[in-house]
Amino acid sequence: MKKVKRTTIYDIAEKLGITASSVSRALNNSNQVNEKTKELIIKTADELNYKRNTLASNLRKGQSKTIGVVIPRINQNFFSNVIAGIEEVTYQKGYSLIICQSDEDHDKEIQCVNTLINQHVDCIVISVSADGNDYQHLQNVLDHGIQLIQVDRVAEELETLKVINDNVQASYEAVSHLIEGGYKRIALLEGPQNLSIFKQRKEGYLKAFKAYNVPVIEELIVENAWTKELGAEGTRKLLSLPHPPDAIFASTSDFSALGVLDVANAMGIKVPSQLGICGYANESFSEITSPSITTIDQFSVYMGNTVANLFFQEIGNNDTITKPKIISIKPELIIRGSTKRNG
Amino acid sequence: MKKVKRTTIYDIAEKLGITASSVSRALNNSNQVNEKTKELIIKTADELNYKRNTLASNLRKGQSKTIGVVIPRINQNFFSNVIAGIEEVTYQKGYSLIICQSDEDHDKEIQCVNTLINQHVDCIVISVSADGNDYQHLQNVLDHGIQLIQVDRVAEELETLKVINDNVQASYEAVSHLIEGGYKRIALLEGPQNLSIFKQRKEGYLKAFKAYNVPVIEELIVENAWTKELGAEGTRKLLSLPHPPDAIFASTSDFSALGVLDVANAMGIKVPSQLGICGYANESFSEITSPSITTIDQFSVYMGNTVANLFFQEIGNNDTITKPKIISIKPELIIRGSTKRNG
DNA sequence: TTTGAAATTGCAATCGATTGCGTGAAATAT
DNA sequence: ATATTTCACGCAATCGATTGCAATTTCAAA
Repeated sequence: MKKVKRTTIYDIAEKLGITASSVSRALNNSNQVNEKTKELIIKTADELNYKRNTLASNLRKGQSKTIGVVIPRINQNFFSNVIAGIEEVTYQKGYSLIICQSDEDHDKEIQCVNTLINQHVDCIVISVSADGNDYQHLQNVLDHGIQLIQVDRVAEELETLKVINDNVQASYEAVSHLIEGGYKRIALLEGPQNLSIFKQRKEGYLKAFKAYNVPVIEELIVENAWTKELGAEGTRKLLSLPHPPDAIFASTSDFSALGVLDVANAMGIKVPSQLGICGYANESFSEITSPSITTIDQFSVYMGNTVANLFFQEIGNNDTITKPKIISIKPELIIRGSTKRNG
Repeated sequence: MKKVKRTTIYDIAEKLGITASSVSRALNNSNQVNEKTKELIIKTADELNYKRNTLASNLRKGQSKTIGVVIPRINQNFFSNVIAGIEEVTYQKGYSLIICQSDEDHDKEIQCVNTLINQHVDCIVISVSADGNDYQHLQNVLDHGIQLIQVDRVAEELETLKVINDNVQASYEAVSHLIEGGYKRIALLEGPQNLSIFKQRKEGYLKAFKAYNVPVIEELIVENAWTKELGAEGTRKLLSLPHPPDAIFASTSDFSALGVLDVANAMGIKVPSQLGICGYANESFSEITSPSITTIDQFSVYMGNTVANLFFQEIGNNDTITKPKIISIKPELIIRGSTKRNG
């Protein structure tokens, strides 16, 4: 299994009594080689089971045709969809993907980024982890001349390409929907506010209140409730208030919303009549709970596509000044059983 | 953004008036360098924001510290869990992962594998796609001296390292459970039989019938029902038989089982009293349907861990003869509402 | 002070592919 | 038949890091 000598262009050259230059040119389909020699070279390459050494090629060319992706968790629906979306596009262009997960750990994120810089990737796509708000490592990416694209969870202060959701609008629509459905006391389960996405979702929540001229009730805003467990915990607290809410917007995720639903079911509170529930992210399970959960679809695969297309568009574009470009994708409110009062 | 000259060991060497050799040695923490020079070198490297060029390093060393993974779909729970499991282990060892998805397309799978060979990865981990049963490309991996580890969906005839589930046993237990629960006419939704995993699951199904001395009813076996839609379709057919089944084992996936459940609900057939349902894979949604679905947990993350550990164990092991090693992980039957007749 | 071993450092080749430049040969034009 | 392109291919440097071997320095023992 060890030390198998792989055939190189030199082996091919030697066999045919020519130079490696010609072999290289032939295999790159250069027109500086005679058609017949080219055919011959390609044929022998095939016979010898030649595989180009991408390392050598990339080293020489100073590019890697590789894109690095850093996301908090690979096995989380939203992120694996984004990756799939990126892959769809990059694969066709002959680019490879190197995937790293930061485990929501800022230090690991820094390490991942450094590894990718070492690998000389052509672009780094990142969705920042929830802890830490020091972005020196991202600045570093730019300093190394590597394209940086932030997706979904972005460090706003950094001027880079970004592909985001219009979180404010989505939240606004979700809460408006609740208000229009007649819910009066709408609680918010919010995520870590150092992540802009969660800040924006809160902003949308507040905006809806203002638009409908409804006063905000501070005690109905629960911090840091972004897992199923924390969502459940927050819900228990909310429902034991003297004036409990009649709807809960789990702005962090459907997992959180699922926690809400569980607690409601356990306490015998009827959804949606006594309690409306709205989640975020359109996880696959949200349509099969009972009742199914109203949520927001982020078009995650499409976001991935967009990221990849943005990259190819930018490298095609030889401007020295790359203007920071932000692509905002409008999410869609998906209304389901958990908020259909008069369904 | 373009053409940023990155600092190399030569830059560091020049600045300090020494050779690149020493710089390289220092940065690799060799003890062939004076402690003080080493410190100085490391300090300057840091100041100049030096990042090793992994391409050059790997080219020289003839290894890449990279593992390639080819799976049918990134955004499918089982696979993204396997990847996460692999990543957990490889990350610690300083290895990177290159991920490709074959989209269940045999040709794309071949291309993916070739790309990875070009990249000089140290190991390829693959779960073969559902179409095609020509495995020349995998043999090719071995011929190039690259470690090959097959996971879950394996080409049995190839003698490589394998990490699999004991599908026969799992199926056997699932069907036994149904039989013991008093179900008499147990249908099987089976997957493409060119994939050994599905063959094995069928085998376990048949084995249980034999063990309990129950005759197999051919008309209750439905081919190719491995998506939610196909599962639903198969179920409609089954339930419209003169003698419909009283239980369905969706051996392909929980998605398929979900299709069964949907149809049952739509037809007003009560689960589990009139119809028992058992799925496969323990997808996250399977515990939140109503009733929750009995299924089989494959310990997917752990399978990923196992794959990675197997790799490191094998490369540590300098035997020229690497014996094909197969690690079979015993899945666990998770009994839930959909089969609890007297619950 | 001399000698020998050990510790440092430098030299130069190497990994495999790419590419600018140059040269002879063939093809075309004059 | 000669001049001028064009074509095909070779030469050699290059990308950046590593490493065997040689050269030099250091230091201690004799």
